[in-house]
Amino acid sequence: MNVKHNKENVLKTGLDLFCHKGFNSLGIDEICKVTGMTKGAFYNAFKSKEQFLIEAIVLYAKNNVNRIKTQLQANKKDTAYNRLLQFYISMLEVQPKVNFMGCFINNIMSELGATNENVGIAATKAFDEFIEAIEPTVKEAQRENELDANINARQITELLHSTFYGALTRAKSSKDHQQSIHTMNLLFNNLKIKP
Amino acid sequence: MNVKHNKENVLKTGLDLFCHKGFNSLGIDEICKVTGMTKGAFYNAFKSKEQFLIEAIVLYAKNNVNRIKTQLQANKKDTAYNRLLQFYISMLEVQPKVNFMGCFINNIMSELGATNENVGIAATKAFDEFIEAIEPTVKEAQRENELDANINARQITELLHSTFYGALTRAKSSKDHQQSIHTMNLLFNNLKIKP
DNA sequence: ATATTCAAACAGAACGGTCTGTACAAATAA
DNA sequence: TTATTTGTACAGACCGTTCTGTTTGAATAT
Repeated sequence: MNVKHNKENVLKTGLDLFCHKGFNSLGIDEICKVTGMTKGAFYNAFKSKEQFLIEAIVLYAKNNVNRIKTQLQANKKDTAYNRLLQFYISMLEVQPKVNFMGCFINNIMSELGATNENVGIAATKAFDEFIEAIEPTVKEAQRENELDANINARQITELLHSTFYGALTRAKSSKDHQQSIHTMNLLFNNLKIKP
Repeated sequence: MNVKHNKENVLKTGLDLFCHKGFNSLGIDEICKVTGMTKGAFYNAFKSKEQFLIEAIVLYAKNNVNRIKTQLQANKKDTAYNRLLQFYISMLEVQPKVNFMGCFINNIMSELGATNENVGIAATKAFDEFIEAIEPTVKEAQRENELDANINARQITELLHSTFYGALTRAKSSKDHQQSIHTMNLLFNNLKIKP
């Protein structure tokens, strides 16, 4: 077996598996089988399955924050408001392609947040990072007079975040992202300052 | 042991346990221990753990729909808009008392929706019932001119629902319901027709 | 009223399978 | 050589489910 098993690669694969199967339904054996690792190598690299999950959460958070920042900073010719809306819509539009798996952090939070403190902490931190990555663009939209500058930017961001995650969960449940896209559009419409 | 083990009572207890521990973290042994049942009695009453969960979901949905209807129809002296807002706020306010467990349906959906079709169907049905229980009061608020009658009532209800569940998940994650209450207030403020 | 029958409810040990984590020897690197 | 990493087998716990035998209580027969 000539495959290099650096932690980053294994984590990437494990993260993908966790995304689709959750924590309890995914065994170490399967992770090893898919990555071509053996148990010895796995437990040499990771203290435990829990620790592996936590590192996967951190990796997911990092990737997601990067994606948020990249996507919100692309198309700068467009307004901040439009970039925000497009960002959320695109996250919903991708759902059919990923089997409506929703948000990994949300899923893990639901499965383990109540019983496993360390996992709960890692997941909460990830959530916070997402919100912080979005807030600057909300402020930008306020400066561009498309979102109400009298409302605290953080509050607006929290509202966008909550509605989006609710809509994402709804899409996951109903296996239909169109309704969720309508919901996000309706919210954005309502928040937009009428000229 | 003189306890009567009718299904309803066992389901009630099991539901409570599922709410706090999720599906995979709760074993049949624990259900039996808490209810004072034995395995024989359990498997005589229920086909499987999965079937037990599904019946618990149905029970939860029934209770919750009743609670929604009762709460939205109380205080009729208040406007429909205010009753809606108060309903959501009260659901968030109770979170500290239930250890920020969030919504049972949402949790189960996140844990099993992707891997277990039957559970997914039951959870989706529950979600739909909640929305249908709320929609009439949204229509009422439109008739009372506090919500925009030009927008489809179902769409507004979906928006309220999504934001609420997102906010609930956020409260669960951050162990802080105040931020979520702000979020719901902000949404309602924005939706209210300015006089 | 009393005895008999019988199906459903129940007890709880046992089973088969799965899981995480460990032991330890072999392989490799220093 | 000595230290580290890897491969594999396995320990030990756990879990959902099944199984066998027992209790129970109502229906039926005497």
